[in-house]
Amino acid sequence: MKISTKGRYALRLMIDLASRPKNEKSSLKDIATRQNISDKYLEQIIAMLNKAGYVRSVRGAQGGYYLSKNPEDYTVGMILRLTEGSLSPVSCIDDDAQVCERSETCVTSIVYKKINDAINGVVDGITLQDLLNWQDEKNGNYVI
Amino acid sequence: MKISTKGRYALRLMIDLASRPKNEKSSLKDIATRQNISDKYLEQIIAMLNKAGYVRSVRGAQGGYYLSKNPEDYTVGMILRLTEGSLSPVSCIDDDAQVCERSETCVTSIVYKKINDAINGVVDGITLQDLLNWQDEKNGNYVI
DNA sequence: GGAAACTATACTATTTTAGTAGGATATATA
DNA sequence: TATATATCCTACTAAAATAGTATAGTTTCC
Repeated sequence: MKISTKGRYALRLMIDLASRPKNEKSSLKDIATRQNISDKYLEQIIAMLNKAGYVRSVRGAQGGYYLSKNPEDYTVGMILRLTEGSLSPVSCIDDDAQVCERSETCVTSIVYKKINDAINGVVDGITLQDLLNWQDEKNGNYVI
Repeated sequence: MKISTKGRYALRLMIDLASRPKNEKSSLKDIATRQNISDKYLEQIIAMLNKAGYVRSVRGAQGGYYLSKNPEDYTVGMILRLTEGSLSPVSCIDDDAQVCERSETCVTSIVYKKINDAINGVVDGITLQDLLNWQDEKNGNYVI
């Protein structure tokens, strides 16, 4: 029942980029250094975010990555779901799940659906901008 | 971010026992047959429930297991937490977690705490009796 | 031209998951 | 008291997931 490093690093990566001035490029190496994460591993993670269009990349020297949209346009749910896959506690309640032969009588699925809704309710209600605001609060820069 | 078979089977096992007449013993073999789960694997799972005092066991011929308390005294959270361990999405927010060096500035932990609270809110609010009621509803035996 | 940076694919060690296997111990019943 | 039927206990294992490494290639700025 754990979120893997893939999702957790992706979230930190996106917060890192969101903390930068708009459209400023960050090289992967710099992000990896700031976040203290292996750059070769981050490479795989940012590739997913890039393919999904969440970040833009510029190749070559002085290249790097930047957010394609504003921080308020990304929810935590978008980022975790992209990198982790479905956040549902069991695969049988996913939309693309094959029909389970126990579905007629199964009541545990009701529990799992409630858990799923609760998780999605949280992660879809938090944007990168919220995280930036919390970061400011932690640093003592209180926002109104 | 998935609940493993251990927790899922434990839940089905407890529902199975709760569906039986009070204090009636069920042999592991019978439970395994009814639930269509490997009995040798269920053995390991029910051993945890037994050690925790959630079920009582009677050894020898005609022995078996039964619930030590009433269905309304077991929450889904108790059962899942016992068999799965902590349901938190990251280990760093657990009570027994060692202090993380990023905790000063980390804002993702706020997200994870909210997810954790949401999950616990669901699983601690559902008892085995609720599941029995839902089962009756599914079977067309509507309860008032 | 060369260095910096992204892209792509393959490989690997470790851990977790989902069981199996085999025997020891206890007890109801014949 | 013999025996069948249970629980109890420990060890083992195949497969998958996790968390990265490694290597080679492509693009572009200077």
